[in-house]
Amino acid sequence: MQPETKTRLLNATELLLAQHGPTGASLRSIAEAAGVNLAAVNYHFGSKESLIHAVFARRLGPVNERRLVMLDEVLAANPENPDLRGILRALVLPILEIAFLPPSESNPVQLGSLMIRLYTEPAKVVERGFNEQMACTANRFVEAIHKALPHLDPGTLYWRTHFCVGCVVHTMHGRNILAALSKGTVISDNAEKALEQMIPFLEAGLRAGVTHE
Amino acid sequence: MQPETKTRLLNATELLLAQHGPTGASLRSIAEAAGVNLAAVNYHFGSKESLIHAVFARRLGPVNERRLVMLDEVLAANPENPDLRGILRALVLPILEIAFLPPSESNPVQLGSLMIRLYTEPAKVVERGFNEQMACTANRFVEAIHKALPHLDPGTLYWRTHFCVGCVVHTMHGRNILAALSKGTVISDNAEKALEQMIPFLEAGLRAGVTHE
DNA sequence: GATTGTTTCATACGAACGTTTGAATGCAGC
DNA sequence: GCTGCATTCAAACGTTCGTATGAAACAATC
Repeated sequence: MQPETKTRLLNATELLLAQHGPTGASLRSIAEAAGVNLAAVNYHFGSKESLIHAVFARRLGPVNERRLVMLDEVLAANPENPDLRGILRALVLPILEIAFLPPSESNPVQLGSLMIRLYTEPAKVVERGFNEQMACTANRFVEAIHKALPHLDPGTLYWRTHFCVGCVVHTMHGRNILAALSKGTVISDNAEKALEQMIPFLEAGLRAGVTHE
Repeated sequence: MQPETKTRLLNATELLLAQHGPTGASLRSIAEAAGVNLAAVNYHFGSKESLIHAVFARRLGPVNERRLVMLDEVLAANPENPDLRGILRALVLPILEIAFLPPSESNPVQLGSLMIRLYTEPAKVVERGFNEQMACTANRFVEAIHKALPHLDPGTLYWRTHFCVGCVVHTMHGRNILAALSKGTVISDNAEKALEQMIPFLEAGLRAGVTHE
């Protein structure tokens, strides 16, 4: 008996999920990559769907916890007029850090490619797992941004928050789109570098004058 | 003989590709949705892979053509100092217009959900099809933005262009993330409305002071 | 109206899928 | 060393997958 069987399965699932998506990653390929028997999947997780949900819970849970801790710190420092850059940092840093974590034994895949992959997956399997993890976190950040930019009407507030999320999600893309765009001169493999570029962009976008009528 | 068989197959493929991804959408479900015989797929397209490539070519080709026409107009008006908003409009409008085109007979699916879906698909089938369609267009826009913002160092230029693309892609997302975020108060189903919100955000982000060292 | 070429159809192929089963294995406590 | 429980294993289940086949249906030419 090795208590690591579940862990090995989760690791392998992450990898193959990121590479082939939920329908393309077969339980056989996952079991083989994990070095465990095929039946172990259903023994430990019950079904393929539950296995995928477990992958979510393991990764997204800690990220959102950390986001909210950082957000609370920013809000506590100045409850009436919170620092916008701090809010954005809380939103972006935790996810980018795990997205750009170098692959390793316990972290076998560029998590960014998994996240973005599953973020856009229409299968209900994935959508449900994702929403469970994200719902309340998103609302907290919209609230906080609204406190920092109280003059924004709600519609514009939601749109711009939405754009911010888009930047983050897109930056986590597994295939290195930025490298392709820049013909290899810019590599997005570092959370701090990405953050340094992203925060001013997002802040300026959020603060843009409301020019449309 | 009905010349529409290929068209019906392409339409159905779009729909099911958007809903279930390239591995999840089976040829049987596609053929059934199209109301044609299963063997018609291999008769008209040769293979599932070729069918998917045909979907790309049909949709992405016209969008990128239109983008470049609009970009050329902006550049022609002021070659030395092109209008940044015009450039952004050329990048965003053509894709948002087809992304938010209401579903119809000839346009059976919210194309946005297909685009975003395939944009993040790691399968080589899709990656190749996508890159073929996008490569040169992307470079033209980076060049143009650089002309409008010549003070930006190339690294920052690429990063910020990358963020712009992220906003666009994310806004095309099929599942209505914005509606969920705003608890139904904001719906992103209209290209003009989205554009009106997006352009000021992107422009401000691109123009943000370069504060990182 | 027979011929030719194109397109549809029902059907079948082997492979791979998610899941299940029941026997083998390892390891506690006694 | 035997018992009881947790885990692993090889094998098989029925289903669905992408693809291939050969006959039927159709259209157009002469």
